[in-house]
Amino acid sequence: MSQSPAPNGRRRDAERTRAEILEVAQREFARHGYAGARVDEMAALMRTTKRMIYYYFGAKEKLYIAVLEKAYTEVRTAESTIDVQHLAPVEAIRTLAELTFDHHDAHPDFIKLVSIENIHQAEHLRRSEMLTNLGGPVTGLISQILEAGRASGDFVTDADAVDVHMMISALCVFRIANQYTFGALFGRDLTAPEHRARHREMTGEAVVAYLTGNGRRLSGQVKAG
Amino acid sequence: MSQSPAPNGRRRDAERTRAEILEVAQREFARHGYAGARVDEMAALMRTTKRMIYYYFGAKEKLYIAVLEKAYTEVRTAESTIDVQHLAPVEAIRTLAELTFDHHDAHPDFIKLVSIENIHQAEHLRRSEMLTNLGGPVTGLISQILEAGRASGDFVTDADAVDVHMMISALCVFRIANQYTFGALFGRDLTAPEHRARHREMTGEAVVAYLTGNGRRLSGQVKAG
DNA sequence: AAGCTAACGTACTAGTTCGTCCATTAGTGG
DNA sequence: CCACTAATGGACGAACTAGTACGTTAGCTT
Repeated sequence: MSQSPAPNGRRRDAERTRAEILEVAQREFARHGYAGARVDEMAALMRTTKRMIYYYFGAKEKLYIAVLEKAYTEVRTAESTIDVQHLAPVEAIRTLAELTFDHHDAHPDFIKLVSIENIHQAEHLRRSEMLTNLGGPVTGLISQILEAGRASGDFVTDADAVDVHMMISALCVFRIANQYTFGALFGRDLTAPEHRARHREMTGEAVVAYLTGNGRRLSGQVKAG
Repeated sequence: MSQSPAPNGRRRDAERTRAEILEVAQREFARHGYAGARVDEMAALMRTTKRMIYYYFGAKEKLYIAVLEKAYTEVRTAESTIDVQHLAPVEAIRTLAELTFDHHDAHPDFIKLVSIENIHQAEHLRRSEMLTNLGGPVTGLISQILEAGRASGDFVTDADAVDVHMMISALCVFRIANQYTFGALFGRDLTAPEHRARHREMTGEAVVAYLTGNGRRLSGQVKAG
């Protein structure tokens, strides 16, 4: 009796428990950093106990790596759904930039985990071979767009795919990763809804403007109107 | 006897001790984060003892705030030496971007401290009134450049000074802050000397290209050659 | 329905880490 | 030259925290 041990609402559910641990752990690590995160605090925030964390993950560090792997895998999944092949180069790269913007905007905890992992010089990420091969697809896609753009004459700047990815990431990551210090220093919450659309557009515009070469070559010669 | 207690080379030197504590603490915090940094480890890396850290700074958190204040003050000092008033708008903003690039490139520990402070939601920075007023000068400078650029017709994009500062910071910060995860995922060390000059140019170019408006307005119409 | 195992909980330990107590020395003012 | 204070050092303690030993229960299999 007590609770009905129904086949769908059963109380012993390894999958659910594992998932909840990962979820709570992600928040906790993202909020306090690796060393600052408390295993006991995680346990207090879950519907299970600390014992279960060690039952499923063995150690704080292994839990952290599992959280990292899950977060990165989600990004890869999101990126793999992108279809910009049918677009003209300029619109393709703009769309990619805006999709990256949207994904980062929707997953601030992921950005924070990346920041934390960088504090630790990516020592955990490097050890996980599941993660170290995640860069390929995106740069491959960008390469294709860049080639098409140079062939059509739209792109005149000679940056490579990795450079362009860095630029897109930089613009999309900063407003999330540095929102708090920036907010304190400049009195503007970069993640506030009233800035979102403008910053999204800025991101696409900046990348397109750079690639289509309005920089040194044309400065002072192109006028508006 | 033993050591000559000369007036210049004396062994009891509060200033020197304080300075060394701050220096070592900055490295330790930047490397391990706030919670991950160990006071005992700092002491081991100094020519004095842990007792002195508490004698001068009272607590780990106060030491951390002192480190933050010192690092931010150095940036402000660097920024205040910038003189771009005499340059044309396009060159002024490019120069500002490149100077920011150079400063960040030369002070990676500062970037890491900022990352760490963002993990903690800038709770320490916000409490220090010495720091919260540091944003004014830069945005003031950018405002002037933007006004001049619009007056001359060089700038057609309607971003404000804070937006432009965000963009410059994003491009300059990312390659330092995310160098480790980026390196592991894409096989490129963003801080390697062979990429430095190109990225510096990219940064200036991107900002100028964005402001001079080669984005949506002109895409597909401006061809190279 | 009995037994077996995966899933779970409690209470505890060993080690670490921030911070302090008390003693000592360098340098300076009278 | 003596006393007084700023500066320094070493050893210690109290609290916290990752990880574990041991016991219990749910639910499936046969």
